Amino acid sequence: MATIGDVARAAGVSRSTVSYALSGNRTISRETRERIDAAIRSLGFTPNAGARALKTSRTMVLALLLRFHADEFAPAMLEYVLPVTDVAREHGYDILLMTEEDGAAALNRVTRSGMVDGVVLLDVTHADPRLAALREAARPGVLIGVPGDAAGLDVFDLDFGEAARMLVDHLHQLGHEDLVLVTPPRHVFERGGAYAWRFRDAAVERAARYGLRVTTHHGESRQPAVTGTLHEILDARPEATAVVVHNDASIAALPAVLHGRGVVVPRDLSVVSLYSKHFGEAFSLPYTAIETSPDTLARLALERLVKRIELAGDAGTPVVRFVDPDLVDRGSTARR
Amino acid sequence: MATIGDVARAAGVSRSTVSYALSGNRTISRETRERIDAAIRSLGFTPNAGARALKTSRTMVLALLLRFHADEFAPAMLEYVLPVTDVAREHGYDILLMTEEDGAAALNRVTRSGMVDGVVLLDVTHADPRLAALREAARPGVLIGVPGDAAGLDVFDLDFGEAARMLVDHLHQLGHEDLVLVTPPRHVFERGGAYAWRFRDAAVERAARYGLRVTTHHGESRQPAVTGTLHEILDARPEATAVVVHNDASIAALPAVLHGRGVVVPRDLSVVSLYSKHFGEAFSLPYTAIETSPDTLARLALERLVKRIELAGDAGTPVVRFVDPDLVDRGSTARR
DNA sequence: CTGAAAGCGCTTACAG
DNA sequence: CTGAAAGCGCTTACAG
Repeated sequence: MATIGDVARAAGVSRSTVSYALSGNRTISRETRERIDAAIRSLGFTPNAGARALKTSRTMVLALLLRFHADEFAPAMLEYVLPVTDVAREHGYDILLMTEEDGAAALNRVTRSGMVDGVVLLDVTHADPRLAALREAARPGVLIGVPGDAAGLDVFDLDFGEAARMLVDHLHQLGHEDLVLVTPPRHVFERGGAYAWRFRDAAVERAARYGLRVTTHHGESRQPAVTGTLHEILDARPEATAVVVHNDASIAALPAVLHGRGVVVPRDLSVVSLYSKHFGEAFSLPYTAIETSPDTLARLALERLVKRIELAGDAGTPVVRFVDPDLVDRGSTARR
Repeated sequence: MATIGDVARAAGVSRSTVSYALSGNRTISRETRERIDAAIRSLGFTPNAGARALKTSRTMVLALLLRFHADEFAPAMLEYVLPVTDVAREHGYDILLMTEEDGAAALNRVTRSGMVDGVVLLDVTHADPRLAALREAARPGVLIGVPGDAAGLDVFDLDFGEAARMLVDHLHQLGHEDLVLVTPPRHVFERGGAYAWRFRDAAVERAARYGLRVTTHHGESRQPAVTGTLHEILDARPEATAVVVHNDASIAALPAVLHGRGVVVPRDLSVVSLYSKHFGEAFSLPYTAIETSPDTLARLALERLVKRIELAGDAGTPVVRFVDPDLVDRGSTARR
């Protein structure tokens, strides 16, 4: 592969002149620049990334750390991976995708070896084992998902509490007094997925304020348990007039389950949920829902991270930012 | 961050000795090795990736090139991304995820800058614009998906022709004589997604051999077109006794569509399809199907690529490998 | 069993 | 407006 020396020779200039032409950090005469550009094109020269990183301590690569659990319902994951990658490219960064079980070790490895300029942590949990590694790391990071202790870290997430309140308000205004709430699976709570209890607690609290009855159940993440559990949940509280579903696998299975029971929405039952736009489209979900935008979250987080990298410490105090929920009414609720 | 010099100083040895201790390319006395190990641990030393790459011309990073189309049905994509990443790690490689629109440019950039040791091309089309770049590149690559001209390239894919024949045989043995085939959307054919016509052509040919009637239609990739088109397809050929679905979005929507029409499977209609194991689980699909294994494909492709990298040209002649389809009978077909 | 030195391909002060 | 030189952090032949 062509080196800067090859370009310099072909253009009849020094290597430093080629470097300055590349960076634009020096005024270069028009003829010289043209000879250099021609040489670069004809040689197909692209600066060696390793050499550049060695010299500048910048790689223009960001690590994206995923936690991928075998028991997880996967389709929603790509919703974050794609926008993170796209926004990174907009800023000139590539994405190193890390899916290792031991996220803290992966973070240490990639950060200590200087492979990346920063890291994005997805699916952050309450006591996330990656955070200690991140705090010690010589590279900045940004979280999507809220940890128990966010001290010193930039955090972005949907406002799940507000989302729950909006949905409960919506049902309350329609006169519903007996709700069923399907939460994420038990293992999400146990693992410390704070979004799960932020949503649940806010929903329960809001319902209590209005004097509504709420029956709470864990959904499942894999079939056939998803469908079976939904039936049990519906059987357990036949008086309920509305169901709030905060679980991708359950909401995806709900149309078939309700169809099988002869339940017509919203005539017999009102349904509200929370899911991402693309997810809803992929599964053709017809429900009134908080429609999340992983794209927005990814963009906010990435831009914050890029700022931290480029301002090297002068990016100000850490930010915890909750994105406003957006309710889309699809007519799956009716007045009681 | 700690450098090899810091480790050498702390251990009281030369930098080269530390390097040899790291690589194991030299016998080191036990005491020396212990001092070095202690220094590495206490300093949290990890060799600088850029420096190492500069010296060795190896980065231990692989590029994974995705084509992500806005009109595509996304859930299946992650099925490849995750196993590719996992298998890469098993072999000591990290994955650089590239989703740029201009795949050839991305390939050139990453390959000429020496950022990666090899590339994995996903979703390869008949006249894939990335192939010219790959053939010129100074790095090996491997394809998942079959191009029109595979000369000089390692190619892996499911045997879609055989998959189609197996499904048609299955229906023929049950006495079906009037089939409907739902193919991938029109734009997949136009884009050159060879798997689409390899499946369709084989199905049509096999049916003709048995004297079966086949009516072929394009499925859609996004709602609400998916559902609407499925209804049209079923309306257009009420005499058909079986349907073969080769389209993720359509098969995911089919249960609801059939339910809505009061069609009971397999009593009124036999259904067979082709989809990946995880996809089928996510959508709770109850159909007899060729169950693809992106994991297997990813592993075969990755191991081939790693071999090419590590044997540097001595990996033998290029391979085109079609993986055998695997039919899982879920009882969605009945005798006619 | 260990060390001193060269060199990978860049960038950037220093000098003119 | 341009060039010669140092140095980033490694690995590995060369030498002992």
